[in-house]
Amino acid sequence: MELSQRKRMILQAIVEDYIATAEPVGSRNIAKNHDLGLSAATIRNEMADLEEMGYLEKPHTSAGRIPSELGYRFYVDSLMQRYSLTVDEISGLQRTMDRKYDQLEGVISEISDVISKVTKYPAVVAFPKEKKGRVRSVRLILIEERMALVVVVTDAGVVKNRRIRFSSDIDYSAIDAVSSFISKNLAGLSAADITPARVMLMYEAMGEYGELLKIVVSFVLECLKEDYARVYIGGASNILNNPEFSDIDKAREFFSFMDSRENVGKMLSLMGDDSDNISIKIGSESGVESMKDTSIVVANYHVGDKLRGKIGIIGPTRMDYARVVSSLEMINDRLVEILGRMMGQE
Amino acid sequence: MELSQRKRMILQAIVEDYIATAEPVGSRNIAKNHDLGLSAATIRNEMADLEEMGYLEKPHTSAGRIPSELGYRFYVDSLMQRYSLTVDEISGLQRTMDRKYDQLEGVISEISDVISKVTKYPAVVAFPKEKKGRVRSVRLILIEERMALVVVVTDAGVVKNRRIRFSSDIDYSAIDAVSSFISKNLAGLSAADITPARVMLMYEAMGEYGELLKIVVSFVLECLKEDYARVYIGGASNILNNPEFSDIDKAREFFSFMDSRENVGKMLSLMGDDSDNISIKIGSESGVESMKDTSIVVANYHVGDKLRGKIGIIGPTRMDYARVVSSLEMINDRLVEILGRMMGQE
DNA sequence: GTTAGCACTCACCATCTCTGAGTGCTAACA
DNA sequence: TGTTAGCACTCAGAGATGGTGAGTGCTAAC
Repeated sequence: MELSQRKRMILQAIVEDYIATAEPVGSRNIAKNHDLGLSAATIRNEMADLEEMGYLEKPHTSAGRIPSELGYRFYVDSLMQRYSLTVDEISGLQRTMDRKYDQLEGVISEISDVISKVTKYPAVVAFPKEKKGRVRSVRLILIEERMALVVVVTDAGVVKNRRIRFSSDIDYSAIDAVSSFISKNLAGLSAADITPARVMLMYEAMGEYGELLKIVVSFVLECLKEDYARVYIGGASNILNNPEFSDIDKAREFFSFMDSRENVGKMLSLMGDDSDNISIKIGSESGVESMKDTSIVVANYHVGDKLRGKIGIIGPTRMDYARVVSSLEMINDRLVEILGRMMGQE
Repeated sequence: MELSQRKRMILQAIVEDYIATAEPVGSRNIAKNHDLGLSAATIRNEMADLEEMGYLEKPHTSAGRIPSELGYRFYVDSLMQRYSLTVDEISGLQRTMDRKYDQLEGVISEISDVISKVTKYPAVVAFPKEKKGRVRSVRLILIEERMALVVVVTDAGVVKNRRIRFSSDIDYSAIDAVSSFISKNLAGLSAADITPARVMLMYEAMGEYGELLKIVVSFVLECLKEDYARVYIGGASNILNNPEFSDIDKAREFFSFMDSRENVGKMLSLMGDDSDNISIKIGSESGVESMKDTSIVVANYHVGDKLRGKIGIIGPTRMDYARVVSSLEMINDRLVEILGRMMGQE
């Protein structure tokens, strides 16, 4: 059933008042504060309808109404006004983000602090995940006898390294030869391309350094396979500024969840990552039991086809969606810019 | 003034009861639960003395006594019994830590989860800091045109990498030459050794790749200088299991502090890092205003002279010190073992 | 269809009292 | 002289009580 224009206005007023005050909203207050040209009694009738239709609920008989999940959903989809950040907010943001980053890791981990500072909600950032990684380059660096460092650079620009040990003696020039042999043979390949047959061929060509090859290849495969997105969390304590978390049990539930980066990562991966749009999960929509009282707002960032990741915030369902969405969009744009520059795409 | 044997026993009983129950301890209870062969009245007299001496305090007239910071300090220094972990605890710990770690980063970040799981308190781990780093090896890896990866391996086994861009064209073999030239010239040097004069000499020898050299050298210097210890935090939500943090303001203070890794790092660096011993800061001893209601227990780990770092926990002043100390010792030993193996010192 | 009026509900707050754990002091005991 | 029993006193915390006010739903009039 369609909502009448009047019902929409009232619903919007209720959601916005509730977001602002965290207090159940009564008909009188709406009549007074928003001049809709309606009396409290009329609004009361409409509110009763809205409640029946599932958009509102009552904490108890003699309190005002609060939006239900459905109410928020409708608000977010159809009523929410675009919020424009103030000049101060924008310039503050620019200033914060306008520093020299030089490591991918650095940007990503600091961006979570930026987000939480701007939105006043806990922020989560997923480290970029490579779509379908291919090897760009593999290097071996001897660091002491029988111990080397393998550095793998992938398509997506992700760099990984690991220390390996092996049993055969090898000198500097030999390891360079091995290194470029491996690199040449693996360059451009995806995990699927590195078949046992191909490895076998390489193995035979390697002669005495076959053992070394095996270790390196298994590490490379691991790098390509890696799907686990690292997650950074910033400003988690911000959640405590919201009265819905002054109940210590609620707070504990939240922080326990956030303690596990794995949990958070899983939750993030449940959010759509298809589009340029911002996705919002309200309350139980996230499908995560212990987050049923929180909402999650996530933006996807990507640099060309290479990097892909998410930034977002977690807050109470009673969240300032309009403001959060605008802020996230803004930060996301800026982030993509920075990453793009870092990836050398000017 | 020396404490009589009897006062010591009573103080110990009070501290331990208070740690166990979080309730102020009354004379009657001590008389009943610990058979010291004394009546409640006698204990009362002694308690009055202990209070006068500063070891105990009263939340209010008709409550029992709780230990003051001085009381905890005396307990920790002189009364605390060694706690032996149970067989279950030990085997659980062994099992948790007995997995294949392969990146330094991985061990360090997971160890914080282990610590918090074992102790039930929030855990902090400082990523190893190099004492006085020297360059072991510098490598340049071309990843696309005019873009390379610099990998620096130091003495301490720390590996860092950064993407750099430069304006001159260079091919694979040339960059290898540049790479080994730089590496040879910097190997074994500390930050102090890399003087402008020396860099100038290298610069002249480099010819057209001088610009590249400058970028690389400045990154190397940064790697050597880096003093900032990364910090990992695990199980922060555990703090909420302690009744002293059911006050939301206390909780917020704690989490705000923990939100900033920098804060935590600074606090850790205030703890002594001289010895093999575990150091304990009780309440305001930490010198950090917002942590005045918490205690910090830290163990130093090191692998030879190379790696140096800290693991520890943060909890309420009413903390099970005995248990925490033993657990940390145990975990620390195990960690050193793992790191030692990883660093190839078998 | 809208609104004024009114009875009713109920969380919240302040106030009060009661209870019990704990203290300090005194006097008796070993 | 140190220890203990006894007792009056204190005070936080838990309930009980009642008043207040914001809010509702319903009815009747506009």
